[in-house]
Formats: sequence, C-alpha cells, structure tokens
Amino acid sequence: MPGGRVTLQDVADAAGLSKAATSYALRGLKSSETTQQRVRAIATELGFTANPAAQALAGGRTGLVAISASLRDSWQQGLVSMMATTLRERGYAASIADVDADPGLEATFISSMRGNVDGVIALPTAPSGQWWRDLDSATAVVAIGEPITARAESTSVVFDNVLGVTTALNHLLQLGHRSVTMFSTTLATMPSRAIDSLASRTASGLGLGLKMVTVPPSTNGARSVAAQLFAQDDRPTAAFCLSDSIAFGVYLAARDLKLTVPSDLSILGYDDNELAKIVDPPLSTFGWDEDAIVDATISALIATLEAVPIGQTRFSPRFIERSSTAPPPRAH
Amino acid sequence: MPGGRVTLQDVADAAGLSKAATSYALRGLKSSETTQQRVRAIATELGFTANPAAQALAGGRTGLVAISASLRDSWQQGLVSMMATTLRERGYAASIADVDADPGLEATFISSMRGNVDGVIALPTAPSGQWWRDLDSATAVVAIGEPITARAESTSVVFDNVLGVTTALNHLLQLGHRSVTMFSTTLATMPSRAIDSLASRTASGLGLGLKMVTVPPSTNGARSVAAQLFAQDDRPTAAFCLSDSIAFGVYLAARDLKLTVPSDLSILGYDDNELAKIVDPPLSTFGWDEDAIVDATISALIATLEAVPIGQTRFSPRFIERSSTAPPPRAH
DNA sequence: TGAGATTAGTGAACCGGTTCACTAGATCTA
DNA sequence: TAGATCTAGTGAACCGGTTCACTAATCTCA
Repeated sequence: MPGGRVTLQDVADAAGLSKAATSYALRGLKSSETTQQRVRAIATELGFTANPAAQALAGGRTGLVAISASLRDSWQQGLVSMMATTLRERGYAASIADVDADPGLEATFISSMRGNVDGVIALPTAPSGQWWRDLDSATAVVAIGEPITARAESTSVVFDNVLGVTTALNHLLQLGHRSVTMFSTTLATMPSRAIDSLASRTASGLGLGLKMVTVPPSTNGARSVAAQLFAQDDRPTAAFCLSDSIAFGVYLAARDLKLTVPSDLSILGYDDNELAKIVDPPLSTFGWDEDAIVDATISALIATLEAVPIGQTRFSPRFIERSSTAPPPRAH
Repeated sequence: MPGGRVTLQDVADAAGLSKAATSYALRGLKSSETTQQRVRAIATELGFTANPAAQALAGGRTGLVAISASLRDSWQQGLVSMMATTLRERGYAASIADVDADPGLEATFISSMRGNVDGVIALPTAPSGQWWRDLDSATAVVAIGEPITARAESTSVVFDNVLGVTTALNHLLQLGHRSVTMFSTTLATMPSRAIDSLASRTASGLGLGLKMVTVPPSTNGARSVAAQLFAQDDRPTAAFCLSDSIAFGVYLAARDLKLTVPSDLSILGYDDNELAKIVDPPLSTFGWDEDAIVDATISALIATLEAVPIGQTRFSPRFIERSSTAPPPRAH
C-alpha cells in the first residue's frame, strides 16, 4: 500500500552514506561490521527490496534459472516443483517452461533464454538433442537424465537406466517369462531411442524374446495400443512399461480383454507414481531418490555458476516389488 | 556461440537510425511501415533480442507473472502448467512458486514479488487469506477459486463448488443413502472451511446424515483415517471426497477392510484426476473445463494489466458418473 | 497559399542498481 | 618517522533499453 518504491538512494540518504557504500554494506563488502548492521537495519525498517531488474542490468546476473521439462509426465512434474522450491530457498527464481516432449519447443525455449538467465536445467526430450548449443558459455547448464558430452564446462545428473532395464528383464526372466513386450514413449524418464539397442542386446544375451513398442504418452493411448497387441495370438506373458502411466494403460487393456494381472499377464512399471501402490494389484516398479536428485541438480548448478563445474552425478533406480508380476501361465 | 550480446545500439547503427527510432520501430510506434520492416529485418538478421532486465528497468513492466499454487495437488499442477504455457504464448514468463497449502509461505512468496512482477495469479490456500494485501495496486491480481472482495480493481475466477456439493449430495440421496461422510483436506480445490457450513445446511435441508472429516492431503493419509473410521460400527454408506486423491485413499481403506465398492460403500470424488477412470471400479467425480478456466484466467490478467479489470468469471463443475456409486446395502 | 496539424526522427534524461578509479585517514613496518 | 599498505568510503560511469521534449518535413483544408 505504501506509495512509491523504496530505492537504494533512500536507504543511502537515511544512512548518510553514498549509494555505493550502501550497496557494498548490504552485500557485506568493503565496510565495517557496524556500518553493515546499521545499513541493514535501516533497509529493513524502510522496507527496501532491491529491484531485480536493476540488479540484473548492472550486475550481469539475473538470479533466474530456466527449467525446461515435460510437465505432462507426472514424475518430471514432481521433480520440477521440488527444484523450484529448492532454487527459491537458495535465492534463485525459477522460470519453468513446459516443452511437452517437443524438441522444437525445447530448442525455442532454451535459446530464447540465452543471456537472460544465469542457468538452465533441462530434462531433455531426446538424448540426441543439441538444445544447449545456442547458450552463452556464461550460462550454467545442468542436464538431467542425459549427459552433455560435447560441452566441457557443463554438468549432468544422469540416471542409470541400464541398471533399471537389466534388473527388470532379469526379474521377468527368473520368473520364467520368455516373451516380453517393452512399452516406451517419448515422455518417459528414459527416452525410447536411448534404450532400444541396449535392451535388445541384453535380452538376446539372456535368451529372452523381446518386442519393443512405442505408445502415445497418455494412459489412454497406451491402453488402446496394448489392447490391440494383446488381442493377437502371440501375446506376451509380460509387459515392461517405461513409465507407470503407460503401465496403468496396460492394466486397462488387460481389463478390457479380461486378462488377470499377474496370473495371465505380468506388468512392470517405471518411476513409482504415487498411484502405483493403489491400482489393483499394486504395481511393481522402479523408484528414485528424488530428494537426492534435486539436491544434486541444484548443487551442481550453483557450483557451475560459481565456476566450479562438478561433472557427472549418477543415480540408480531401486526395484520396488509389489504384486503385479508372477510366473507366466502354463503353455497354452 | 557469438561473442557479445547484440544490443539495440548495434541494430540502430546498422539501420542508420537513432536508438530511440529503432526502439519505436521495433515496437511499431512512431514510424512508417517501411522503416519498421527494415528495422525488424536487420534485428532478426543480427539476432537481436531485447534484454528483459533493461526493458523492465526502463519500461516499468517486467513481463513476469507470479503464480502461487500447491503443486502437490495434481489438479492445481495441471492448471499451473497450462497457465505457464498460455502466458508464454502471450509474451509473459511465469515464475511459479509451490506454497504447498501453507498460508505463511503464500504470503511470503507473494509479498516478495511486490513491484517485481506485472501480475499475480494465486490459487489461494485459504479462503480467508489476505495474501494480496501487500501488493502494489499497480500489480494485476487474479485469484482462482476464491473471490477477492476487498480489492475493487481485482479479478477473480471462481468455481461454483456450491453446485458441486449439492449435486453430489443430491445424487447420493436419490440413491437412497442417509449416512454420508465428507472427506476434505486443505489441499483440495475446495478448501474445507469454505464448504463446511454450506454442506451441513444443505444436508440437513435434505434430511441427510452428514459427517465432516478432514484428512491429510495425501492418498495414504486419507487411507488410514478412512480405515479407522470405517472400522467402527456406524460406518457411513457413502463417502464424498473433495478430491480424487482422497478418494483413492478411501478405495484403499475399503480394500483393507474387505468392503466392496460400490455395493458396500459408494464413493464420489472431485476434480476428475486422470486416473479416476482407471481405478476399479471407475470413480464417479466432478470435472472442470480446464482449458476455459486457464483461458479466462489469463485473459482476465491481461485485461487487468491493461487497466480494464474484468470482474468475476464463474465456472461450474460437471458431474461425471462412472461406477463407484450404487444404492446402499440393505440395513444390517 | 499559408497557418495548423501530423508524421518521422533525434538527443538526452532516466530507471535502480553495481563497479571502477580514486582519496583520506588509520595501521603497519623498517 | 617516513614510506608502504590497508580500510572505509566517494563520485561518476555504466548496464540496455524507454520516454520525453523538441525539430524538420510533409500533409490538410479553408
């Protein structure tokens, strides 16, 4: 409700100092303890808050971090909101863009940010993306999920999806499954293209019949594709879904076809959605330590901002066994 | 990769104009068509993008809109990401804060924004909140879900929860239910306190035995409270949950106690979560036209920014009947 | 045709901070 | 005690746009 905004000059006047001295004092630079305390007291009393635009213009830093993600994916959504909170606690504001798994949008957004933010955190849409190409080298960049290899000064937080996939396939194999379909989508934590060759190599190494299917990134999309697939004669005995929402679609498809989970069909998810334990039967899936991931990401970003790039941090999923897998039905 | 940033001065030099003329031309002011096109062409060729900090400082507008919401609620989360996208299309960046249903956080965040953003969109945590008190009258404010009454120049997008509640209670009544428990939480679309008196009045008008229960805002929290409640002798024949995630918790509680939905217990949700149709049996709930809500919100905000406040827009939920309600079991 | 209105364009001031080059005084050191 | 070093503080320039007051040229219409 107070009329005009309180500026640094007002504080300086009240303190009987120059603008410069006041600025230094507020930041704990070039001034005695007593002065600093006095100036701070006056500033709070007057209700002074620095104008971020002026700070950005003069200081060359914006205090803004851009986050690019696909919020339709609930796992990413959760991560993003945690990161926004953590950033705020550390004195940064987050500008979040929903790029909706579209590499074009991602590139547009990120390049529109060049020079306007201190840092960029991206949950890349595609492993091959070159989205960081346009960025100033002054901008700190952290990629989550896919390493940036071509940019020496950058930092990545990578997920050990290889471990996840091999664990999943091994689990199914040991239950006796020999015919597995893997459902992936562009919106999953683990982009399909990255994982294809790996999975098929692993599978053939294990003597497992593996089919790969890409589905639309919605539960209903997955449902219809899966239903069509399961209606055929050679339907698999197990489905490994690269995100839990896909898995939910597969549950629906199974219900549509009157297949019982897990006795007729085993289902495995990925990312441990809040609802994974709620569906019937509770879904076995893979979970992450989101707190640690967020913490590592923000720490890496801030380290990079301070010109101490941190390199790579790696996280592994842990298998959460519930009740959606079982041995395959006896041969038909 | 290009070295320094391209400034307005560079464009002006290339065009043989003054900085002022260039600035006007780029914004389509005070200049001929031909000049405008020429300057724009040069600007794009040089890769010029205005420095937002400088624009904010000089122009008095920041191009930034703050959004305060509780992202743990998936319905709010969806709304927020849609709003962020729409804002971006309209030339604004969104700064999102997760206030996690905490009125204190909400107040802190919003007052920290004073003078630094052009507008604020809030999904208020509490109907009684005075969060907008600290804001400049120059800041455009749109409240979603709860009207701001004390601020003449502000705009609200309100939800007709009265209609939702009466529809729900009527539906249960007509099925024959006489004993209903209503589960609410601070994180629901419809804050509990606002609805309490209304609901009980409605219920008693209808001759319905209504009990109100407040549960923690997580599926698991709802589960344990509900399980305890249902274990008692006088358990209700129907549960009306003010958010779908609560309803999922009630499903779990029912399963824990070997109650069949809907024959032993009818369940009604609110907000039409993506998974409402996936649980078994599919959950009857209330849905909103999110696109229209987002559109109305952003339009209202932009109108307010242009000093044409729009007043109130009201949205009504639509009842989506699926299979989670049925007549109550015959008297025990 | 000539006074008044419009239009295109100019230079300088300004927004609110940060930083640089510099100074006066206090402290240290040989 | 003289000179070097350190500290707290100063004024001015600067970041990169926008806006204001003003000029010169063109247009309008009695």
